[in-house]
Amino acid sequence: MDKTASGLGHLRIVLSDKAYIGPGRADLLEGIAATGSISAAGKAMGMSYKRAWGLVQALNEGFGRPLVETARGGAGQGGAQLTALGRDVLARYRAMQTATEAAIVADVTALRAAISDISK
Amino acid sequence: MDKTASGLGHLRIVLSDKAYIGPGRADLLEGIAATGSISAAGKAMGMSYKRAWGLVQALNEGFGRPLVETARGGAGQGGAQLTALGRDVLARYRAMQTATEAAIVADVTALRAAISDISK
DNA sequence: CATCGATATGGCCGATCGAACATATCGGAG
DNA sequence: CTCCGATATGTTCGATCGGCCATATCGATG
Repeated sequence: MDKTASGLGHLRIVLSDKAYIGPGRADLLEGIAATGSISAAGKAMGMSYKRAWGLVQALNEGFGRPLVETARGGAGQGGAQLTALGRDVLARYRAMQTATEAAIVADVTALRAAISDISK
Repeated sequence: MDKTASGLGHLRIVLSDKAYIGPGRADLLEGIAATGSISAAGKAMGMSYKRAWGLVQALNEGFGRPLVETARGGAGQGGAQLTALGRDVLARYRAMQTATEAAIVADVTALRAAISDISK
């Protein structure tokens, strides 16, 4: 139920000086894809709409091309959805996250064992 | 010349609620091992001694056992060095970093290509 | 043209963070 | 018993961050 902190590491992928994606941003993108709304996705993650909106801005501006498309008013009273690029970034991030955890699980387990003696 | 930001992602390994290690802490540990001093290592990384010292504290307290041993006064006028655990944590972190980069390089390259069209 | 829900922004505030400055302390050497 | 270099801490200041509250705007629909 807690995708980002499944126990191992936090992975932040840096594409350029300004473009990067980490656990929080990935979860937000996923939430937007699932709910079709920035505010709903933010609320589901326990963050204010303003913060969620700010993250979306940072994502769109950082990547130079929108990962999230927004709409105001209209039939559905506005909303937000991922662009093709947004879906691609999210999917690749999840894939990298999975690959990373597989690559580090042995060392993490060993380190946890090494420090567990004392906290027994 | 820039180990942490070789281009790919930032990896933070979470061992427990309080114990974790990321690129900055790893570099600091490496610097301490190389210089034998918290202040020298911090200065080399462009951070104040107080910040470096605070990171060492967080590391030692977070892991429940010291990763860095310090000494004041004496012949060498004090200094600091890694404990066996500290060396182990650093070595494993570097190994995980290498494994992670190998695991994500293909996706990172693909993503960079996907967003480079616009920033041309 | 009034309505409604979500986007879009601004302002205020308390918390946190790191830089900078200031000491205090240790402990072997001279 | 002074000196020196590095550890050990406290204080203050400015910047940033996120939360909270308020407000403005959009635009199809009824």
